[in-house]
Amino acid sequence: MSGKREEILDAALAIADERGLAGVSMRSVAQAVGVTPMALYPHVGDKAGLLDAMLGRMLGLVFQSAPKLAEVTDWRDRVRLFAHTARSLSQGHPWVTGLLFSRPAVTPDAVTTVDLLYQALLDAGVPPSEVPRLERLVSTYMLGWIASESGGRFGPGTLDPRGRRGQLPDGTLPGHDAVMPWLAEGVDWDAEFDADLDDLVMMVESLAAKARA
Amino acid sequence: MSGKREEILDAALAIADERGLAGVSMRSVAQAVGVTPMALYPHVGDKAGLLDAMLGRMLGLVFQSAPKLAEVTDWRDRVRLFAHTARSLSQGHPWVTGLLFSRPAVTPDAVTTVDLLYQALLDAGVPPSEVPRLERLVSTYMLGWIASESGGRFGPGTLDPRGRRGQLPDGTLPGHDAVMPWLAEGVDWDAEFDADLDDLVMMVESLAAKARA
DNA sequence: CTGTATAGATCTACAGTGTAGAGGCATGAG
DNA sequence: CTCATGCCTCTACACTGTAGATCTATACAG
Repeated sequence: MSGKREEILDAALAIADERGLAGVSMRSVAQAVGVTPMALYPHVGDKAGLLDAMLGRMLGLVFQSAPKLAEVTDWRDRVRLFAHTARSLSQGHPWVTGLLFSRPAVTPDAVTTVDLLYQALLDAGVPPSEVPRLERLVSTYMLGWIASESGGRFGPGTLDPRGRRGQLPDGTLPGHDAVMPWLAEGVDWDAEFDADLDDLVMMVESLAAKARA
Repeated sequence: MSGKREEILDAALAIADERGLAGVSMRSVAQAVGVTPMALYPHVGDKAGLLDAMLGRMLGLVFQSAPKLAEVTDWRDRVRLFAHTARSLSQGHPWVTGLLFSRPAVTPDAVTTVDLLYQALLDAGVPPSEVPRLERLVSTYMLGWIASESGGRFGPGTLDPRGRRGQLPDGTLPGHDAVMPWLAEGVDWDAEFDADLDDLVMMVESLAAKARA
């Protein structure tokens, strides 16, 4: 009955994947479906509605990995697997970045993924009163990372020390001077993401330990 | 000489503040300056260039608090003050959110603020090889928070437990069930931000301690 | 089979967008 | 006076989202 809606979303996702979010217009989507632009409105409501639905679809994809996630017994590995799933999904569909922070995630799928993190934190021994806040902390970091990575904040400009420092007189950036050798090295982003996750896991463990005492 | 450029940016920021990012068009900015749209191009290059310049201005404002920041001796308080400065700035100009993740921050001002965090982490005793990564971790969290807060991800829809759970059968959200009392309470976002910062500070301290051993 | 209701698609039109390209105009130099 | 230079304006184009009216094909009642 609403197969048409799915068809529209399929087309929109395909366009976003190959031409970016900017390529998603009512006209382009309509043409891909083989219909006039105005025919989309009864199905998705609005351009904003279309974008919301696209985001919902992506969150649904994360959610589909939930059964696999639930099987992982160690909460640390569960968090890590969840993070990697989300990251690799956003790498395949970089445009989600532009939608992630704009609307609260209220679809049933999104709630389910939040619940997975709740459970992981509870398994870790975090007191329930702290779980919602920590879930937001962890997921905010993950979203921030994902957005930075596919959005370009981690782009070359941020890294090249020569480019950054050339515009300022010497000695004004003592911090940069001190870490210069490691700035020049180049970054293994996969390793960095893992290291960050390890640190966050450690942080959660500390909080759980503190709560036990 | 490039006073015109500043005038244009002033106008663009004013429009963004009162009408949002969507209200910033070449035409609207030009009209505010009292000039035709095409006259902006020599000064800002592009619409993208205009937006970049606007983001640069905002980062410059954070930077202007650097002298004050440098005076704070305890690195923990320095990080906290920095975070609060950035947060309150974004609360006054919510539109920066839409720009934060899109382009690497390469303006001299941005580099200077990064350097402040480098120094704080070095003062904390973090090994220099880990400093760039940790700076990215901390600033990614901060950016994520800021973007979530002014972008609407922390909006009402995400919180109301009734709304979230009504769409799913009972028992499928064990995590939510466990933390329900605290979900229903409502969130003090100021306190949550502070608590998050405390946790991150603690994490940095742990890493520094581990490095010393 | 006919008449009609209904839901969906279509067509047209409007106000808005970024910006290419050509022309105008006032200033300062030779 | 002539010319060049730099900034500005004007026009035009292809595009955007979508309001409003119209058309059409299907389903059902008589």
